[in-house]
Amino acid sequence: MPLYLDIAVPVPLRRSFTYLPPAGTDASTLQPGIRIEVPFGRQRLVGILMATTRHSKVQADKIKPAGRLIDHRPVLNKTILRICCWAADYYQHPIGDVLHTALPVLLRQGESTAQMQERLVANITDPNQANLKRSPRQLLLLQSLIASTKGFIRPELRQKAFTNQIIRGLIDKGYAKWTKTESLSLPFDKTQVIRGAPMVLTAEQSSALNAVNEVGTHLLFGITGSGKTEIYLQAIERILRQGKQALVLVPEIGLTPQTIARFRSRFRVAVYALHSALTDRQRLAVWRQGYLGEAAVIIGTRSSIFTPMSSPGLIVVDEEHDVSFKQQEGFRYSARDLAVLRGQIEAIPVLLGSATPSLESYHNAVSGKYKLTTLKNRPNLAKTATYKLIGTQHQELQDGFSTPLIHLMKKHLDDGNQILVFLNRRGFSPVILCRQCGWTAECDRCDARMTYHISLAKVICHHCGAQAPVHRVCSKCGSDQLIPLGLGTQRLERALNDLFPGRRIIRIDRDSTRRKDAMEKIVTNINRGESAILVGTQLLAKGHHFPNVTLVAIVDIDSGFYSADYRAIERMGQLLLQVGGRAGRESKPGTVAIQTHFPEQAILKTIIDDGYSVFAEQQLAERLKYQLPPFTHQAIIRAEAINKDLAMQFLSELSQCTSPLPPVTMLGPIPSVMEKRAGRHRAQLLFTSHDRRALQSTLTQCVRLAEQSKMGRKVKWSVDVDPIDLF
DNA sequence: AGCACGCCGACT
DNA sequence: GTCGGCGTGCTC
Repeated sequence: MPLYLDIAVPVPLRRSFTYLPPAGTDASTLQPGIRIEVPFGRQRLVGILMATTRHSKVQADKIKPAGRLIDHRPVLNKTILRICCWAADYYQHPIGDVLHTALPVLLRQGESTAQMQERLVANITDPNQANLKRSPRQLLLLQSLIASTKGFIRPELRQKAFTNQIIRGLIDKGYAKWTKTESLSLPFDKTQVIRGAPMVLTAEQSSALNAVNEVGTHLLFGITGSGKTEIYLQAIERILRQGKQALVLVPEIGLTPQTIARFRSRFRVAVYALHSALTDRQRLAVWRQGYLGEAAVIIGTRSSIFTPMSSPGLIVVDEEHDVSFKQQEGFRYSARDLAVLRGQIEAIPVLLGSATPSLESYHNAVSGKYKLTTLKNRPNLAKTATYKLIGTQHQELQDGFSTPLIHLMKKHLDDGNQILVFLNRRGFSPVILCRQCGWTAECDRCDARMTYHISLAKVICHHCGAQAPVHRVCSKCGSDQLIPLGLGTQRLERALNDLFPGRRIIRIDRDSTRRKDAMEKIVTNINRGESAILVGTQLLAKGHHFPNVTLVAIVDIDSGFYSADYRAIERMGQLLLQVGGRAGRESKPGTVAIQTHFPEQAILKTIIDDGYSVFAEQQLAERLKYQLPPFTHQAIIRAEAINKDLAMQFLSELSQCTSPLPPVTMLGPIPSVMEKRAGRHRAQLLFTSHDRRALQSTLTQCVRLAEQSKMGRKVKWSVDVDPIDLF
């Protein structure tokens, strides 16, 4: 009976392909997860062996023999392969593309997993044969090379102070040469795990640490300042002592040099970070350290969940509520959810940590699916931030600032402290209006107004990036009565300059931190400590801690109440508590001042007075009442097209051909909330169900139709399972 | 996706 | 007469 290979190829097709083993293949080398070169149409691609089978439904004359086997050992181990297959199915995404995402770029391109190392070796065995009387340094190098037998790698040469010139000289004379050898690596040394002493834990922390050791998923729900990171560090330490590895996932914005430094200063063993500044080669190197077990700890963002570990011990997902764990395009996976799955497959603990857990995770913890560990206290009896609501209903605002807030800011500044002013909108003003004719600057490519950026004298569309110059007069009626309406961080910056002349004002948003390392420089500068006003967006609310800030002012919290998205309230609650945690230190407790038109609003009061758990319980009760996630499951099929009605037509066709399996309901198609964006007209079809299985089969049916649809070729469509926003 | 095949408009 | 536009079909 013939043996067939079931191979996934990197094409957007929701199936795998059948090949014959290349001639003369030993069946034992055909391990699932290895890469194989395959002919595919007119191309040659790097495929992944999924399985070997004895039967194939494909017509025998269509089946071609596969090409070269690239790997001896699978690049995708059983665990990662299982996660990928599960995810391809669950997220309705082509398997080839999923497997692609799971590998570093160079491995996708067929590079060897072996890391080659250049070594300088001697070309002759006797230094006396060399004519180097007039080159003493070259002679010394030659002697060292001969003595070393295996030669030296570049860092060793540098360390021994042999310059490139010396090396060149020796090579040119034919006495030495570069050779490429595979660099070998060994598992890290589990007897030498930490540097220095771990912090002494409180009783509460100790019991949390003991709890999270167990296999299973844990929600570590700890208020800001309760020492979650110390729990991670000590949980990791225990794992490392057993010779097992740890994977730490952090939000996109949280992977700062400080985070990495904190881990490196604790552990003596290899800590690797997968951050955006790495080259493809460096990424491959880190991947390889995980694969071979040389890395003890790997820290990275979303995509790091696919990094292999030869001896897995623990996965930590820090700030598990952060939306950056969900990929927002293409293969829309949730790294947090895949982490939970990975923990189950590898039978290791998964630690989801947050001061403001997502309602999904909180619900899973309360319902017993995850184990809940709570940290309610701050060690050192550090004080909690004090929250103050400032009602702005009957107030005259000065560029967004109420008189009580201005007084409060002045007081904190006069005490020599720093203050942080938070507004989640960059630019100067979100609207520019002609008072004469009512014209506003709008984006041609989006259904949105353009934001005025005063420093550039331009309006910029925050949805597609389009820019246009702003002139002194209205481009429609010629009037000079153009006025900026609404607030952005640039406007606050200017207002603060007027309100507090001579004070140092530092704006932190995507515009001011665009340059590489700009954020790091600003943060270091701020934490030197002189009195200053920091004004910024969401960027300020995440990742960084500012010990000298004693007042956080939230200029406008109300936008959270107006949003059409039911998750807006959840995010508002998270933001409110997260910003409170950014400020202050033991000796200088922080104050959070919140301006709102609704100071009597029950939700605000709950968050402030009763804390996140009460808020979360209430929100979950609402979600239950209205049958929203996590009490029901959602999936969206989105479509976009340049042609105005095409996206809607395509989804209509789909919805007409799809028969949702009970209890699945299908809503739409409806045009997206911002119908036009970046020149494309968008629409969506929403599926809701209590039953994941039924949702899954309905989606499979619908996706199959979409793939066969002729219109489907003209529109760009995608599937989003467990969407985190409905737009 | 990437590539070929095929059928219609403006060009050396 | 051809070059090339993108609609359509297929990839084991």
